[in-house]
Amino acid sequence: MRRTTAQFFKALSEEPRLRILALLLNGELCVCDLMAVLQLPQSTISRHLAYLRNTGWVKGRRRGVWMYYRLAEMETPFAKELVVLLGKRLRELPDTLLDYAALEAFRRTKKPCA
Amino acid sequence: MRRTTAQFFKALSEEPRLRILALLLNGELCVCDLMAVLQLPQSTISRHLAYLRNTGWVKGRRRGVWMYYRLAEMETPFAKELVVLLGKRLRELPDTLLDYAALEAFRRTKKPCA
DNA sequence: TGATTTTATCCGCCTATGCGGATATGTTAA
DNA sequence: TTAACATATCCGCATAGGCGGATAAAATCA
Repeated sequence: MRRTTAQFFKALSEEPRLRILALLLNGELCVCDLMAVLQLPQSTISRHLAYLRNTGWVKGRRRGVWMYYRLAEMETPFAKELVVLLGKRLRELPDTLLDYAALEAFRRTKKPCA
Repeated sequence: MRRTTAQFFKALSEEPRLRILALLLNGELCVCDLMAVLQLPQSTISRHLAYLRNTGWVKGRRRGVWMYYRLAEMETPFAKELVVLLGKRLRELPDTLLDYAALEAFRRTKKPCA
């Protein structure tokens, strides 16, 4: 995938991806966490994760059967600053607050995936 | 057009639109200036300008037959900061420098549209 | 090995939006 | 009013990428 500036922004142009990024702001999550919070089919989640991976926004780490995703460490000053700015923005969105609450609730219910 | 965060970023997900925004960083331009620099058909330029208008990135001002476009004044702190950050980024892109040079050249050749 | 679990990819379908030529609209000047 | 010009919109076509169910692949465990 061509890593242009336009592509980098395109990754931010769909709601489910912004929700995923917002959730990852607070640390690594596995796909099953994201499924529980976003309430979307697993294939949809994985597809968006692949897109975010291909555009350099997230990195995956396999831990046995589980895949944990986290925000990627950005390399350019521009990307670093954009992450900070985006983070500030996402944390104040109503959708994000609902998702954070849902994640909390899910964690109280189920033990962590690993 | 729904003014969501995702839509706002989607406006940044196509190269021609980034080029237009980069050119507007230095001030108002008319459609004919953009045509001369981007070397794209007039309908393509107008379409992208409409998209940028609808997503809140630019504002148009009619001056006789000509339409002048400029960056919109942003209202939220987030949008303001994003403009600053985007501006820094765009100004350093090779494509942008070429476009700036082309604009200079065009201005030396033709008198301003108005 | 075979069954189970988690995740990734494949598939067909659908919509948004890219493109650029053609046409419509708005403005000015003759 | 008509002609000329700048810009906006329309049109048909092409493609990226959305969706979610089905299937494949990877890892673990019995």
